[in-house]
Amino acid sequence: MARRVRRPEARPDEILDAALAVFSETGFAGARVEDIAARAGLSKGAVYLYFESKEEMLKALVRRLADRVVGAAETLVATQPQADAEKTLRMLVTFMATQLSDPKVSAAPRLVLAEAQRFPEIGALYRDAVIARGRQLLARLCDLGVAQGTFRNIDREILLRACAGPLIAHMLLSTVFSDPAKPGPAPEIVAQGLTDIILHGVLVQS
Amino acid sequence: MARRVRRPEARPDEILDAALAVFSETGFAGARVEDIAARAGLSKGAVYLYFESKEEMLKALVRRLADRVVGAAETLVATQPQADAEKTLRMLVTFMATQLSDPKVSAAPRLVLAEAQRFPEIGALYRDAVIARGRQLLARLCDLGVAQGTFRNIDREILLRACAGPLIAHMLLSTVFSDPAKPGPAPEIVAQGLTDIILHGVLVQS
DNA sequence: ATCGTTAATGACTTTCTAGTCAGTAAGGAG
DNA sequence: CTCCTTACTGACTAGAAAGTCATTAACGAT
Repeated sequence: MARRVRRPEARPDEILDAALAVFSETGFAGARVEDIAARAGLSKGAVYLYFESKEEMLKALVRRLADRVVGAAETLVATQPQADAEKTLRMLVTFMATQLSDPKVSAAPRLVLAEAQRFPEIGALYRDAVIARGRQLLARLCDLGVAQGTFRNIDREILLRACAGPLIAHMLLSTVFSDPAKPGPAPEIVAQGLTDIILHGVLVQS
Repeated sequence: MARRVRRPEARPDEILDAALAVFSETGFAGARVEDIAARAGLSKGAVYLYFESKEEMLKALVRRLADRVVGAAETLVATQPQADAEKTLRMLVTFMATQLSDPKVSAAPRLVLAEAQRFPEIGALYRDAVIARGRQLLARLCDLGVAQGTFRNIDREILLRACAGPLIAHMLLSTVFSDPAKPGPAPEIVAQGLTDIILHGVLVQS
């Protein structure tokens, strides 16, 4: 029998780490609680000391992950010393593209995408904790750019789609739809190219 | 006992229609074969006369759905009489935004997004049958624009992300992440705004 | 009408896993 | 050392659902 260690404080985080790993490999429904427990170095029973149910684990996990990336993006924007909207937008897109190229980071949003349909609560949680904040971040940035006279005054809902969409597409193309034969372009190249299009558009003369 | 009707030719399609409905409500794992059968007006056993297994149904479904939208987009581009790249791109984005605003149409890509992680075969199928074709469609359109002198010569991988991404974002925001309190902007408005940004960018003076 | 073939049924078996709980080891207090 | 509390175990239960198959109804041909 395996040695049993007592350290209850660290358990919930350890379990959620394991859960993220297993969930993103097999999906929520395909994940076995016993596998999560094993990966966290525990027995199945112990998991139920910390979480009511498997579904409760999923919610706790998404809650924990929700603000990681958006929080980082917010501080990135907040700590921009000179408030140059164009430069800040460029930096923001680059940061997000780089982050989302890391499978460990993108595991969270991918999990949410996969399960939000089946668990509306997850979708609502993500909408309020992540999307709403991203929307506001962009809105403020847009206001700044307009005030500086460098940005056109664009509808915020459209801007959100135009900025976040390519990042999502990149994430999907470099994970679930990736062709193992030929790897996609490097994150820096993508970030560079995307900001270029978002800022200047596809047409010449701009 | 219910009346039994014999019409084997129509069955596979009817079953797949039912499967799409049930899968997009509850996800693949949550769907019960018996529910799919019931919705198709059959018993569970009959389903297994037409499909080897539940997973085989999913693959057949994705295979059937794969080219619907992309095929339509291809003919749309092909039947553009005057080969004006800008106008064609505008029309293409508008068409896709409108299509993907319809939950019945977007059910297919949403299902693929949700299940591609767990079933790599699904991801590969979609990559080859849908994404590759979209990539080529855009590449040709881009070449045309460059030849006409209206488009800048942009990396195709970047262009794919810049065009498809906002559409995916729109689809997600108007389905899984939609706020029932306030509906998002109408598809025509979104299409109009997105083409505007893709063509001219966010900056002024373009 | 009868018979053979095929479409379809639904009860059954099998498998799998979420969640439970009686019991066990570790550590601390006295 | 002894007892008590607490973290943990793992065998067990209960339920659900995939896939099977012996049986039955419908149809077409003779």
